[in-house]
Amino acid sequence: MLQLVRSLGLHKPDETPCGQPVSIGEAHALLEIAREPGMTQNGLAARLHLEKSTISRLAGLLEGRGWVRRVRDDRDARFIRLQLTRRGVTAHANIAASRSAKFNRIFDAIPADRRNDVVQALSVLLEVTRDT
Amino acid sequence: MLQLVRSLGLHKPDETPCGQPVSIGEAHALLEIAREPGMTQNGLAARLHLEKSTISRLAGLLEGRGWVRRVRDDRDARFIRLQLTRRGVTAHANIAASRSAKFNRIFDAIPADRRNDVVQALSVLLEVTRDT
DNA sequence: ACTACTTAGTTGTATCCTCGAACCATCGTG
DNA sequence: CACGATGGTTCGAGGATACAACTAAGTAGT
Repeated sequence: MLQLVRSLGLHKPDETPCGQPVSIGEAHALLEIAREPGMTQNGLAARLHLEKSTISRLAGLLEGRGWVRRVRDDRDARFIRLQLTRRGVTAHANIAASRSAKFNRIFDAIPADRRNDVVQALSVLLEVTRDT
Repeated sequence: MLQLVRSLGLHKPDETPCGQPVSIGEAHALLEIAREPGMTQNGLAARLHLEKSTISRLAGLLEGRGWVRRVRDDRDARFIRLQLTRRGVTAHANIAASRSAKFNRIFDAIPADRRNDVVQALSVLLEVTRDT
């Protein structure tokens, strides 16, 4: 399992060789914001298992790239809601595409009769680890 | 898959809550040296997908902890062979134990009738990604 | 209302890990 | 013996993260 992680190259913050070089944290953030628009920074921190200070900086960075909009909540001005901008949406799409390209290469290397098993197993594993 | 990585908490360099706090790089290095004693630093760099400079420091760090011995090769004095010391072996054992404890918790959470599938799938996945 | 507690986010400081480039030592070859 | 290749080390820089101190905004108890 350790070896798997290493083989996948989760070391350097370049990770996805897409249009723009994106750190792993940014990619995950984009993914989560896309999945749940209007998410607060704290919520994102919880999802990513990161400190709120880290998220604050990360959000600022994404805002700086023009990928994310930070808007104060009307009801409760403490909250900052995160949304993808138009450019953010396309950026996320690009990243997702290059990611699936990468995984497709791996997937293709798996014997055809095992592919289903692997996918099933991973989703089981994900389910289990999600709430640990 | 991304989510899986995140769920496993591969973020902060504490990782394995064993006796001594060990960075993820150190843990992997220990694992590889244990697997193949007498490995050179360059060899380790290749295994871990890290720069030789990084390995140099890492090796120095492990040597500083008294876990690794660095010996010049007799035949070719350019090589430095890496070996675990006695303490290094026990340290590696501790880390491995805490790691499997962690994975056992995950494993236990997997429905019993799926466990075998998951293990099989992971080994297939590892095989495939190893040489990518 | 007033005060105290909680919550969301920001900023500052420190640490850790990594890379790239410049450098040294050693080996092999013509 | 000079030259290029190979293994390691050192130096400087950058990125990501945590923790702690701080501000701002809401909430609850009195």
